[in-house]
Amino acid sequence: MRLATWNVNSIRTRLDRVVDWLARADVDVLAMQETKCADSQFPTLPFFELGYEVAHVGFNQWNGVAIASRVGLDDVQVGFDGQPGWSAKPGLDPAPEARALGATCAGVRVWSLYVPNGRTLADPHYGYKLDWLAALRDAAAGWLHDDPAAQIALVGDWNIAPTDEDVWSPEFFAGATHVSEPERRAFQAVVDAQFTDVVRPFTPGPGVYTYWDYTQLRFPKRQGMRIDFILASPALAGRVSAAQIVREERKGKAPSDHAPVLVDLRDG
DNA sequence: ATGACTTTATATTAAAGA
Repeated sequence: MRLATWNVNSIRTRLDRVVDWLARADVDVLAMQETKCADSQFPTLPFFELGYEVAHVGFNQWNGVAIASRVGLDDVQVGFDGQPGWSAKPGLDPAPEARALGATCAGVRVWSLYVPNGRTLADPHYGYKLDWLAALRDAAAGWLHDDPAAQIALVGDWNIAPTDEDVWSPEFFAGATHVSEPERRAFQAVVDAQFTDVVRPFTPGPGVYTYWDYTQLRFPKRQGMRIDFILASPALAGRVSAAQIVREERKGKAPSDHAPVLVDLRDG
């Protein structure tokens, strides 16, 4: 089975590219982030015509996560228990955001995740990001506690570069989000809860990234960040036979600023 | 070994992205 994750940066703008790649890449399950649309706007039919079921959650033009699967799509859950909400203005009650979607695909519990950006270290969004990650860790630890043999994949755009090797220039990002110690600790806490980065062993650095800013010729200059991850529970990690970051998909006309990341799983 | 930001919406600027 081939499982992939991709921040598509608008599914409506990227539909042709995403569908073309799905058809070519033999992907069984694709988790998408930043679909940037409401549920009613999601283009389900092209996926259906290729043999994929789709689950999506999107409330407006921001965020939005989806899972497309041709090997079953069961027990769809919008958001994880304890997922914090966001108040756009001080004093407003926090509202849920479309940043997490779970579904079971051929026995694998897949979570499509779009971790909050954080904006700047001084922004309330940064505290929201850390809270969100802590709540995700707690929820995921609970799933494994309930069933240590569970096959769980936490996949998506984590908006964190776990080490200095995961950014093209640590100096450039000094004082910015994505590289701060609290963010890195929050990511490590998920890893410590037994969710392993199963892509890195197959895509060693340095200079290996999943995201390149649209500005400043970052992609041709190979100046990127590694912020998209597939983390696997022990039972799932044992099935991984290969992994790729599909850099080709960042090339050409109207690409997303992220590349797809995928793993191949042995029968289990 | 690639291409000089991109997306969305109460739109002609603002907000968000990272």
